[in-house]
Amino acid sequence: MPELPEVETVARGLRQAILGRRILSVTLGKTDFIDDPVALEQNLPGRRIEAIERYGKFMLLRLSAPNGTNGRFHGDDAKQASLLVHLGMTGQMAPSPAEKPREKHTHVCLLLDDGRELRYTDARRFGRMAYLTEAPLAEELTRFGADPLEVSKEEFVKRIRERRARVKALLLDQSVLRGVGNIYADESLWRAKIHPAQLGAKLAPKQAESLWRALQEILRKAIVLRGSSISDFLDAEGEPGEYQRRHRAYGREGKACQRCSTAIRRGIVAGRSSYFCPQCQPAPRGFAVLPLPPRVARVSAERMRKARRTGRGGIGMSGTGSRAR
DNA sequence: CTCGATCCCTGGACGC
DNA sequence: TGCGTCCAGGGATCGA
Repeated sequence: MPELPEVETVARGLRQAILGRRILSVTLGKTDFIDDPVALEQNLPGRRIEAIERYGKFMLLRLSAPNGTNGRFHGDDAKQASLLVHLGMTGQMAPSPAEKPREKHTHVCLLLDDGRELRYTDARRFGRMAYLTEAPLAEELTRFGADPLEVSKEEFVKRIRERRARVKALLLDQSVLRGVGNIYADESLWRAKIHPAQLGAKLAPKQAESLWRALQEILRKAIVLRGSSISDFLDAEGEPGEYQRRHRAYGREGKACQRCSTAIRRGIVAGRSSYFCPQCQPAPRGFAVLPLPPRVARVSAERMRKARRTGRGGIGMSGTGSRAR
């Protein structure tokens, strides 16, 4: 599930692998995730990949003006342009020898001038791809908020505290911050000891500052570790990331909080599964915790027994009871 | 302004 | 073993 650190990892890999290559031709499979497939087919060939940037969860392949085909391009299509790529949930982008058989769900192949293909695969097709000239691209990018790695503490605190929405919804809102998704939202909230359902406006300034710091530290560390691979994220070299080993909240329902040993719980916030420590991250009144699924509950109870026997686990049993009811 | 619901899509997990 | 059902989730959109 590519969020900022995963997209940054892919962008860096692609920069190493395909910068400066010229696109010779385009082959498309399913196209329902492409803004204008015909524009893509007609306008990519003949352009050189001059830069690769990350913008939130998007990658931006900056392309030269087309060469070679005199008079075939008109207006803005004769100038520099960009390929906008969003990996959605399951998107992968990587170069491959052109003769290598294409993997299932490969929907875009860009033949490069060194005999390789830049391939985009995406089983669920929640991604997005668009050929955009300068003006439409600029227009597109205005919809997004601050980069979480660049936003100042003051700006971040202001953006969070001026809103009455739940803090997790704000972290996920790409017009507030660009690039944060479910994993890094939960991880930074755990680190800052803030419950995801807390309202932005109800955070004390110190809490918002703490969240800003946690978010930056976590994103930077995750980039160093090349992102989180939960089910199927692979970088531009086809390698998984390592950050999933550092997760403290996300996906850890029923497992011990690494600060206080209380079982991590799950609830729905902003329509998304949200993981938190009920002890370290006090919930606002009326928040419904989901009951532990039977299987998780069994394993969790066993872990608590073992912790007590071995004298570890501290206040381990608190938080295993359900408040949902 | 903020919320939840619904849709998109497929593979994997789970229950029987 | 196999089959059906549910869930995962980023984003758009719509109605309350």
